[in-house]
Parts: sequence; C-alpha cells; structure tokens
Amino acid sequence: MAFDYGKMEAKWQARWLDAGLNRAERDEGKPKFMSIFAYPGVTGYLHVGHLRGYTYVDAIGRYKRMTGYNVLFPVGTHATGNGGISLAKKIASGDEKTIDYLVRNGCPEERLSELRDPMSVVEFFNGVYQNEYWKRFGFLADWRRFTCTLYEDYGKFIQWQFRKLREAGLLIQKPYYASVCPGCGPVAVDPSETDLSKGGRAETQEYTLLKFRHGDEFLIAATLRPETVYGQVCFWINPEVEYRRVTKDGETWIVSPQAAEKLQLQKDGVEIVGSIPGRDMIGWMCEAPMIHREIPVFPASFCDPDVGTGLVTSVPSDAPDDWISLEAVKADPRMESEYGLTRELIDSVVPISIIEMKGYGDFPAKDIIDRMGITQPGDPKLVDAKKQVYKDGHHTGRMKPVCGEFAGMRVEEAKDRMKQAMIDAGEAEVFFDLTEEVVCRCGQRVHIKRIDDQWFINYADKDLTERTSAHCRTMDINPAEYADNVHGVLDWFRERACVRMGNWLGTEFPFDDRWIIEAISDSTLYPIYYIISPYANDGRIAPSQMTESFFDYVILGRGSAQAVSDETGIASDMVEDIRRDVLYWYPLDMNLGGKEHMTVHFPVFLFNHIAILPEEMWPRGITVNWYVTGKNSDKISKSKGGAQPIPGAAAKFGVDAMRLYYAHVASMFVDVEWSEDTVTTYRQRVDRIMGAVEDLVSAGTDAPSAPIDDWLMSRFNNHLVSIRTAMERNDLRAMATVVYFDMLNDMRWYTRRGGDNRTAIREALAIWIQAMMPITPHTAEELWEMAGFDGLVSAGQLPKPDMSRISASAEYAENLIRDVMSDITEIRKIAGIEPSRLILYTTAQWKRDVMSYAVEMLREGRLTVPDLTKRCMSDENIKRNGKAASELAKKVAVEFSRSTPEAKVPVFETDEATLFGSAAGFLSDETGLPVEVYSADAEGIHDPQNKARQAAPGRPAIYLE
RNA sequence: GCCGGGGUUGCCGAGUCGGAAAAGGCGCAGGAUUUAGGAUCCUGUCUUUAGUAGUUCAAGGGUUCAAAUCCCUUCCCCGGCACCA
Repeated sequence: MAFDYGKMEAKWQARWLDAGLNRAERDEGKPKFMSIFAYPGVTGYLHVGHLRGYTYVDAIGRYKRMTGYNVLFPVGTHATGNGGISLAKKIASGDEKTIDYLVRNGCPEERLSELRDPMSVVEFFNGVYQNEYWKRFGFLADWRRFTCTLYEDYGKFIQWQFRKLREAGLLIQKPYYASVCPGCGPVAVDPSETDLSKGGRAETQEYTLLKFRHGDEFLIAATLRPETVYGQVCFWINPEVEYRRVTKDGETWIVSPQAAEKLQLQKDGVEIVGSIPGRDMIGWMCEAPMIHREIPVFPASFCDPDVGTGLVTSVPSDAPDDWISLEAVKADPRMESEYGLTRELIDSVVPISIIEMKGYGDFPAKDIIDRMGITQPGDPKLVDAKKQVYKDGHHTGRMKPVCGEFAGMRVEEAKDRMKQAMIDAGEAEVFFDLTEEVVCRCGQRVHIKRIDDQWFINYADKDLTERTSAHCRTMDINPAEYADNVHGVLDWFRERACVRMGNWLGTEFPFDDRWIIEAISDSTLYPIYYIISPYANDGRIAPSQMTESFFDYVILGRGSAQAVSDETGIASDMVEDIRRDVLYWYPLDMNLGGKEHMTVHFPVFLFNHIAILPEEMWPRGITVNWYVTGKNSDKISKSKGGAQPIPGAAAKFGVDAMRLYYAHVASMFVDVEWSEDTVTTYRQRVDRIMGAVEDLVSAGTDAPSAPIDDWLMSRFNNHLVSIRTAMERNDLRAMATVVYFDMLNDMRWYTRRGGDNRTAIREALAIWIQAMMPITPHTAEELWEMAGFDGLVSAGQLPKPDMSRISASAEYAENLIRDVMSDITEIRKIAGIEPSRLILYTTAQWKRDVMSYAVEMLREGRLTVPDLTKRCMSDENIKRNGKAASELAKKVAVEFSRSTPEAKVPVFETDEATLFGSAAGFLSDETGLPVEVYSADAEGIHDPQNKARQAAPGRPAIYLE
C-alpha cells in the first residue's frame, strides 16, 4: 500500500492556513509581489495539464515570499458564456454522457440534482477548482479574494471598465458577421469546442456571390476565386436538389434551400417565394458576370447544397472538380438521353487557360489531377488537389492576356480588384459561410449572421497600439520569443466585438442592456479587482455601493474619499484603505497563462491596462507556459473530459511529486507529453530525498571539521547562488535541478567521502530543506520538522549565500579525486589486469612553477609561448629538466591563454601530495587495493615503469601493479 | 499563406552573445545490498586506448587560429493565427 501522502499534505496545508501565510495584507514597509495565473473558464473538470501553469505561479510566489517579498496570489474563475447553461441543461435533461462524465470525475451523485440551473453549476465548479485543485495542491493563494466573473460585484467592476473604455473613445459600433446559433446567440468556433458539439475546426470564409442572369432571374454561384471568372465555361447544378427562389432587392435569385436560410441571416429583405427542381434548369443558358457570355447549365453531383449557394460556376482550367466533372459530362451518354443536351452544346464547352503559374501548364487543374492520379468525380483526393492548386495559384499565379484589363496582374492582386469590379457593377456580392458543419452545444446548426450595430473595442487604435507596444519593451516577458513577437500581435489586433446577445451568462453592457459583455472582453483588467474583491466578499461593501465614482477614486484617484463616502455610504476610511491597497499592490508583477493566450488574452490584457490605468499601474511581467498533452501531442481537452482526474492523480503520486514533475520535466516553454511513468520517477526522487534526509538527521558526530566539510559548505553556498540566479529568471527547472539532483548527489558524495560532522550536516540540511519549499512544500515541512528545526519552512527566509565559504580550491580538490578514481577504473578496465596494489605519483614541483609563471603572465596579459619559455629557462630548477621543460611551457602557454587565472590557480596551488595522502584510505576502500602515494620529486621510490615522470599538476600518475 | 520556434549520443534534454560537447535525468547492462519492491547504492552506456586518440551536434557550403554556436543554401518537424481565460 502506498504511503498516504494526502494525510501529510492536509496536515501542512492546515498549518499554513492557521498561520495565515496565504493571506496578503498591505505592508508599506515591505516590497510586494503580485502574480496571477489567467483564471480558468468554468467549463467542467480540469485535468492534470492545467495544474502545470498554476503550480508555477504558486512555486514562484513561495520563492518570492522566502526572499523578502510580501506576496499577493489571488485566484478566481471565468464563467462568462454558455458553458454553465449548456451543462445545466444537459444535467436537467438527464444526458447520460454528461452524467457519466461528472460522476467519473468525482461529482457525488447526490449533488447532481442541484446542478440543474447554471449558477449552481458555476458555484459547484468554483468549489471544485478551489478545494480539489488549488488547495489540494498546496497553493498559498489568498482565498478571501476569490472572485468569479458572474458575481454581482465583479459585474459592477466590468461595467465601470466599459465606461472608462468609452471615455477613452475605444468603443465603436459597426456591422459584423458572427457565428451564431439560433438559440444561443453568438458562439465561439474554435478547436477546443467550448461552445460547440461539432465543427470546431471550421473557418469563416468569404465567398463572392456571382449573379448569372437567366431571363429576369439570377442563378447565384458562390466562389472563393473571383479572379477566375474569365475561365468560366459552364455552370453546375445538382439535379437532385429542389432549389429555392428568393427575392432580394427586387430581384429573384435561385439558390439552395440551405443557402436561402443563410442569406436571410446576412442580407436584408430576403424572402423565399418559390422553388424549382435542379433538374429543370439543366440545359439553361445563363449570362456569366464580368465576361458577359452565355454559358450552359450542366448537372454535377459534387454541388453540395450545404456549401455556398449550392450552385457553382465552372472554371475547369483551374478547378479540379470542374475539370473532372466536365470530362464526366462529355463521356456520359445520359446527358443527351436523360437531360436532352445536344452533343453540339456539350462539345462547344472547352476550358480556357487564364492563369500562368510556376510548375503548371495551361490547365493547372488537369495537371494536379494527373499528378494525384484522380480519375473520378467524387474522389476524396480532390479536396487536397483543390487546396494545392488554390495555394500555388494564389502565390505564384499571374493573369494571362485573355483576362482583359486584369492581364498580367498577380493573382493575389487580381482577386480583390476583380471582386470589387463585379460588386461595383452589381454583378456580385459578398457572402460569408463556414467551411464545415458547425453545431452548437444545444444541438442547433450554427451559421454566419450579420449584426448591424455590433459594439467593438477598438484595439486597432493607432495611439493605443503604439503606447502598448512601447510599454512591452520595458516588461519582463517570457519566453524571449514572445517578447519579440508581441509587438506583431499588437499591430495585427483589430477591433474586437465585445458584446453579444442570446442566452449567455455575463455582465450587462452598461450602455444597452440588450447586450451582454462577451468572454474575452470581461477578463482583461480583472487582476486589479482582486485588490477590491475581499471587501465585497465579506460584505463590507455591497455591489450597489460600487458606483462609478467609487471605482474612479479607488482605482484612478479621481475625486475624493469623502465624496465617494457621501455618495455610497461606505465609510470614508474604508474607501481610503482600498485606495491605498490598490496603490500598494498594483501593478501586477506577473501574469502567467497558457500559450494560446499569446494571441487571445495577453494582448487585450495589455491594451486595457494601458488604455484605462495610469502608467505606474501598467503590468510588469507576462509568462507563457506550454501544455501537458496526451499521446500524439493532442491537447488534453478539458471539454472532452481529460485523461486523469486531478484528485486521483494527487492521491496516486502525491502532490509534491506532481509539483516537482511540472517544475522539472521540461522548460516552461515546450509541450510535455503526460506519462505516468515519468511522474513515478519524480515520486521516487522525492522519496529518495526524504530517505536521504532521514538518514542524515540521525547521522553526524562531534568529529572536528574536516576538509570535506568545507567542500560541502562551499558546494551548498554555491548552490544558493545558482538558485537565486535561476529564480531571477523564474527558471524553476534550473532551480529544481540544483535542489533535487545536484544537492542530493553532493550529500551522497559527502557521506561517501566519510563526512560526518554534525554541524556541517545540519547547516547543509537547513539550506537544502528550505530550498525545497517552493516546489515541494509539504515534503519540506515534513523534513524540517523531522530534523527538529523551528517553525514553518513556508514562513521562513531562504539563507543568503555566504560567499566567504565558497572555496574554489576545496571544490577543485574533490573533483581531482573523482577524476583520479575514474581514471583508475578506466585503466583497470582497459588493461584487463587484476592489480594487487595502486601507486599514485604526484607532480614534480617544477611543473607547478611553470604554471605559476604562466598565470602570472596571463594576469598581465602577456602570456605567449616564447615569453613563457624564456621566463622558465631563466629559472634553474626548471631549466634543469631540459626538453621536457620547454615542451610543458609550450603546452601550458597555449592552454592557459584560453582560460582564466581563477580557473587555473587551483591546478598548481593544490598540494596534491597532502590531498592524496589523506584520501589514500578512501581510495583504498573504493578500489579495494592498498594505495601508496609518492611525490615525483621523492628519491628512491618504487617506480618500475617510470610513471612518476608523467605526473603533472591536476594529473597524478597512476600505476597499477 | 502570414508570423514564429526548432532538428545534439536509445529517449527527454543541457550547452547556442565562438574558446576542451557529449551536464543531468530516463532507459538499458553489470555488480552490491535486500528474504521479491516500479526500492536503494555503485559502475558502465559514440569508436578506440594504461587514464590515449578519433568521429560526431539534420545535410551541404562559407567566415575564423578556433563553429553545435555566426552567415548562406537545402531537407524535415512543430506552434500561434481572434468571440477558446
């Protein structure tokens, strides 16, 4: 049975709460650090991937706490949208999949009945997120500040924010084409399918509607390639479809039934007035736009009534579908027998070459069909063929002379020009459609709808963009690539629709209560609200008291506390307190979010701060974290359940193992594939460290201090330096490598080398355990208590490195011993002998002298081969060694000139005879051989193979006999 | 398509403002310890060798005394791209 981590975790979490470590209070005498993670949307249970980013914020906050900062770490949730509504609906209707999903993730069955209204669902998950995820993971978040976008007080804040946006002239109105569900209103079409049950990969495409005159009515084709109209030779109709006649601006249009409905959403005054079977139109002649030629209507099975208008103009030269279908028509005898088309008419239709493009002949569609081996209409490969030709044509194509005034133009340019020309001539209109079937969570089909008076936040504003971009240069943005990239993102940002109608949860738009503020727009400035939320949460202030002048004063300092008090009835002192809280905690020091936010949340977060707040409140840092993915790099989808319920994983592996996993498994800026085996190795790592500390607590004697103790203290103080350096960049991974790997290895080496000094051990343990606090806080507390140290680690301060105890020579000496040991092993292996004794010869003094001269000259910046040789030859003791001396001088001069004096001094200053003399016992134990150590300078030593001669500083000669 | 990031030893990954690559981990192999546990410890893990020498950082060129690192070309992979916080 596995160790009950849960009990140990709960114990320490309770103590932290008792000690109030998570509560953040203004303390003007202390530097502050405020950080958040972008709050999650309440769409269901989260999975182990989400905890990755959240854990970083807690670990960084804990580190900041132990290095002198007053830390504010608030959390909240984002519930704006239809997630809660649709979940509540499904639960109420007893949807089996939903119920199963909830129960599987740990929702008690007896609670299901309360989850029938949206707000209960939201509150239920607010509880789950806080208790089962964040508290469970030991976060020191200030729970008193928890807020949710659906809380009334939060809504007051959002309304205030929109008033300020309007003041700044950033709210504008204009028509908009939105993806809309007839029941729920606008929905987000994106791969996460938060709002959808199908079609998240769909994109909105802009079609050009082309009008083909037939008598006094028009056949309407939708095309993505208006530049190909010069190549039109016929017109496709699906004979099986019952098309509709609709009126539009006094004209009669013929389109598919689905298109008729879509048109009603996008155009004014469209009415269905009749219908006509597709079959009846076969053989019609209609006048093509732009080229004004009569072209015949032919049947084609690929015309999908659900795509575009269900009618297609045929450009066989450049459209693979058209080419293959035209060939089929020509080869099909039924055209004459069944549709009564004349052979003459069919034969008169021949492709026209209109675009010249690299790598293709006169008819690109034919080329790609041949290349891909397509022989039949309806071949699925046609989809790719179409994409390929389209792409190549768009970028490399040029219009041929046949294209009238557009001849010679690049396709990219001709496309827009020709579209516009036809629109101006009344021969075409713009139409939007989705690339695939999109179904709302409520089950209804989603279409594109025109909304005339849509409100936007004008993120395209030039001045705002420039100021925001400039501010980003002063921020701490990680990773560096995003710091570079964010300027491009800000430039690229256009106006953003900020309100929506329909069945949505959210804050009412303050200027028109038919609208509700949409999800991204109500989550931009909110970090500052965490400073105010505790006053609302404990009832000191009622939402009704949160007036415009209240926020104006506490956030912007406009007006006076007394005036606010008079207006709202809030005590003037409290208003003043809130104002001072805001001034103390803001700006936000770090906002951490998943990589999708590089183009979603972070830009608007920045824009709104810059637009509304004074410069001294603009954010200081952004950190982007990448995902934990499932197999095959799929994002573990939260809307689809997720692989591993979080409480289950916490119980199985222990919270600290998971925290260490997140911190260390990879850089923050790469995706990680979730693997239980990997987490298990981190579990074992934590266990191993616990075991090692346990052993060390009872180890140690009052033995006098030995060189190995100095080494240990040097190492650990160096580690403290590394930890601080790493954490200045919030590099938890580098920090974790030091704490959970290097420090353990050092403790092992210390013990192995016979280290046994209780004072040194306890000093090292204190450093080590404290260094564990940010990432594995529960384990740190447990070990701290076990070691008998006072207080809570989480409340303590990380020791500063004691530079006086860092000793390059001590560390060099141990490395030398390790090198020699590994050389001995190496020689033993290669030589293949079973030695009975081991002899070490340490360097002759003159070689150390050569190096000493070299370093001296290196410091003076005049180290060259000839100069060092000259200098050495003037020393009798060196010169006496003849050729060996000049060769060494040459080697040393070259080698040292590439290095630094600091690195080289220990090489010759180390007293190797003493070092290895005292390590002889250790080496003997390790190798199982009797060990003798001689200086190469000594007379009459045992040296049958004349090895002593080879000994050099940093490289004692080894003889195995 | 636009913008961006990458290809290092079985795997994950350090190293990338040019100055001794093969840190560390995982996996694997051998040994030790231990009465079965995914435990722990030691050793090894590019080739070669009395501790040496050599080859390598996607491929090919170039700059340099010196290149995984800088430049050019080619191939391949990945991410983001707007009502998803």
